[in-house]
Amino acid sequence: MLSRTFLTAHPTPRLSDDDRDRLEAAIARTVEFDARQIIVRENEPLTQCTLLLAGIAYRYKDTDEGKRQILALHYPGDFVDLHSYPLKRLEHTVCTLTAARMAIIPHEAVRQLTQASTTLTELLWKSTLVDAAMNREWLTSVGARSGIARIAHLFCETYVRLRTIGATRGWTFDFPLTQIDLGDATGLTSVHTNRMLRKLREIGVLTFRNGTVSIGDWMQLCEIADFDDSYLFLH
Amino acid sequence: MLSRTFLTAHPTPRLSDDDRDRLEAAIARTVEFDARQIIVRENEPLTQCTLLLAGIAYRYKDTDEGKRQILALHYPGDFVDLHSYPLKRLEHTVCTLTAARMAIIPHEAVRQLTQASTTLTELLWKSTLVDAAMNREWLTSVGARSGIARIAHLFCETYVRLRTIGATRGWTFDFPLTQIDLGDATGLTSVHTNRMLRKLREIGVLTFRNGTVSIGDWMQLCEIADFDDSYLFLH
DNA sequence: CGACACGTTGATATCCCTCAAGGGGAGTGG
DNA sequence: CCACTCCCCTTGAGGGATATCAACGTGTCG
Repeated sequence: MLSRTFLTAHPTPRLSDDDRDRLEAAIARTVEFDARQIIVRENEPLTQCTLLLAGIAYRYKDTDEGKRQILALHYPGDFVDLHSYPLKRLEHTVCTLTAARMAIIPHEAVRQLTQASTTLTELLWKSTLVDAAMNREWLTSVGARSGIARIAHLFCETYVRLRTIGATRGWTFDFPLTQIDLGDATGLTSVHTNRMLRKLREIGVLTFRNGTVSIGDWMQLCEIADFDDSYLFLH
Repeated sequence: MLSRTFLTAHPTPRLSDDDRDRLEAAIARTVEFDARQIIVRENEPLTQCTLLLAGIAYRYKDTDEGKRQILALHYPGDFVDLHSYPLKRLEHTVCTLTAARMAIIPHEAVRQLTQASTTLTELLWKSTLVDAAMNREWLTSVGARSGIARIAHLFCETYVRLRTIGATRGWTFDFPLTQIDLGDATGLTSVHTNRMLRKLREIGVLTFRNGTVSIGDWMQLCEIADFDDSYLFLH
């Protein structure tokens, strides 16, 4: 059941057994990638989608002035580019952060899924829209929150998403981003990211060291972050 | 043909005559709204979608600290909340900017459209994903571009979108946002927005006065903005 | 005519960036 | 096994972009 983690991360609408089988059957093959490898290039014509089975991936965009904006982070169970099915190309790049295993689903198979089941269509469509809701939450963070709130918010989101798929151990989880990555995701420099991390550590709310996060005070972290998980559409 | 402007803004995939009729028939009724009126409240359960026929609408989110982030602007032909069909609620607010006319399409009718036609499904799905692509471009703007570039970028996007639906007159178009709105969309204060507008005016690139935009030098405006319209998926 | 919202500008403050330097860990090659 | 390199983390100092505060002008609407 390669699609099991996807269904964990997206419990509604609930699929019938037949639909689960259809989804599973749509997977053409699996592929392994090294860390920091490009999966999908900006604007290249696409004919398949990619479901992340293991590892972490991210999507980003570069600007004229050489700045990089990380648009999304992906954990096991996420489609990294299901939106390529209706769009036929992506306007950004998709990349692995760590070594990763991916399931490949041809666009043609997605089309057959949508023809076979309205519920499947809704589930797949919804998963692309939860992704968009995260884009908007990040936009709100970067546009309207302070540096420390942005960093705190990213950790809150990551904790909730990873817990959903069982990738946390108590208040601790692996999060192998560099401080440069964190900065590129939050619109801060790595230097300022470093200072915000120190602040969070000093007040005992969270420590981030060697790719491991340890949350000391979840309530206060949420407060600093202005975090409310309703945009993740888990309930 | 209430759906005509929608099809102009979303030319691909191209619908058959039957599908056009189906889409048109899905419209239950039309509604008029005053300016600055809330259309959809955050997290309220939804059973219908709203297609903007005339006027301008926007979507926004408020933060703890009382800041407002405008997430999207909508012009005639845009669904303002088609994503409510798979999501069942929205994590943000939808509001009119000007007086507006909307077409109402019940979720049940959308479901029937998706059952009736794969092409219609793709088109509707795609339109929600183009919306998401704009969310990501705004995220990139706010996270990685300077104040003047963000303002310039918003004008570039608006010009292209309005031209597509025939709402420009040469290099001029109506854009009845306040400078506070512009700031809320770009993550700037209205004071700083004002100074950026003055700068654009002084170098002869663009003037914005009394809700009317006049572009003086499109090429330079795009350069300042780091603008490339491929994320709008018009071609 | 008064109230109010928006636009404009100046002065000052602050958050965050840039530049710089040094330390530590991991990988590599001699 | 050690030296070397490279990348990342960390911290300090200074600067710049943008925010904040304040005041006044202008247009609109009841």
